[in-house]
Amino acid sequence: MPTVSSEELAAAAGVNSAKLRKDFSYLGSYGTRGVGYDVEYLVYQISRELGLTQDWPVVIVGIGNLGAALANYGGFASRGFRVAALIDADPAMAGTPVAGMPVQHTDDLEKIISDNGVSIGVISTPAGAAQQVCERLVAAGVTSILNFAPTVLSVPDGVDVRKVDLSIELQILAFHEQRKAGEEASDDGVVPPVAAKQQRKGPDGDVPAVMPA
Amino acid sequence: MPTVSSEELAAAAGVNSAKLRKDFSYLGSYGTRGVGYDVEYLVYQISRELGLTQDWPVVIVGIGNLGAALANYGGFASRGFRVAALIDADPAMAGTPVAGMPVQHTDDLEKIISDNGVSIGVISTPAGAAQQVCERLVAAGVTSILNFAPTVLSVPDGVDVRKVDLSIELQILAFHEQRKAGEEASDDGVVPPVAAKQQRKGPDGDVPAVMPA
DNA sequence: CTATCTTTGTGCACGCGTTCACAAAGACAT
DNA sequence: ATGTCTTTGTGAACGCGTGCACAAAGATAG
Repeated sequence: MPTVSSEELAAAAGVNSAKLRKDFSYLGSYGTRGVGYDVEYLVYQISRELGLTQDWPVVIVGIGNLGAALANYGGFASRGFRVAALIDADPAMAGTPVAGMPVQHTDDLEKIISDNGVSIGVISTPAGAAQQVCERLVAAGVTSILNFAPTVLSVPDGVDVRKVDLSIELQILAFHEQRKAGEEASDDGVVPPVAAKQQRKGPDGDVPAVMPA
Repeated sequence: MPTVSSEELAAAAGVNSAKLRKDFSYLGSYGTRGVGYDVEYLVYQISRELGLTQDWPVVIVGIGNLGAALANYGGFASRGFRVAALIDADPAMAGTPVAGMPVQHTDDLEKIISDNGVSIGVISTPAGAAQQVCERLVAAGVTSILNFAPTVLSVPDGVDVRKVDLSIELQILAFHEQRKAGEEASDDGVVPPVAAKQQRKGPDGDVPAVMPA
């Protein structure tokens, strides 16, 4: 029986072994003292807890480049997701196969949701259409929404929304890149108030009018 | 002079006003007691600290659906990013305009990086090509990489990599969806400390350390 | 100039998550 | 059986980030 110790797993994941054991303990006592964790059993238990063993039908609304990329993304199936339908508002796209699946028109959205028992929807429409699509999804019974459109969606209580901003990660990289570049000048992250204030350009310095949203 | 108080900002952002003030204080003393923060000045200071005022040329390697979606993504320009080049290994794509910009061939990767002073690269190739592309980018001088390919890249010290897995957010939604469903049925199990913050994501998201692939 | 009012900037205390450290549990050898 | 050895599961201590509460600072009015 192949096993792993919390120590091995912790080293591999780069975390503290005690924390890992405590985390596992929330799922139950699946380890054997003096031996470790049965790999296969542990994988199954974690998979079950995370919902990987269930089948989650999802719909993708908005089949532009991003929607098509998502439809083709291989990582979904292996994590228990099944793309039940691709939906787009453009009548010209209806019937066009994307990732081996015909695109359906927005008119049929409610029926598709209902027929497939979909509770998770992915929105990859332009920003302008997102809120309206969101409302139709929710009205049709969707209770979790993954939003790729650059808008904050407003939803009733009980509906989960997660917003994915593709530029945020890039932003973080740029932030660290800036740190790397400016490290030789001021060592610490905390900039002394006086020094920082002195970096201000004149009252008429080139100041951007609006913070990018 | 238009101003905002920490109280107003905190209410809008849904956070504690003291925390917000303390956070701002790390950037310097930009507020005026009894008045608040000068909006324009504050925006500029935050923008500068985050690197939004700099121009970051980036290259996107792998112009499939995802690469095209990224090239068309409007959020980049407003955050200080400039797509310097689109690169693909397919000779048939060379010259094809995507997002108003001709796709260039991988052969010219090094020259493109060098000529444009690019230090940030985006990889949206298939998994099999990612590591090789990564190595060429690094050799050419790139020190930050945003990886959309479903592979873990190995890089030398001093190079930052951030991996974006489009299915992770979906995974999190499914996890909570499962919770919703199982909540009314059995409430006896121990509930692990998982906090779901709507439309907000930590640096690494609230994803468990260990997860089966 | 003094008084009053508003809001910042921050010392301090509290709470929560992480880590330490060890007793308990099981495997395995004798 | 009994003892030794390994590794889990967890109580307790620690440390860090968050939030409270207030003095300091500046605006504004009299």
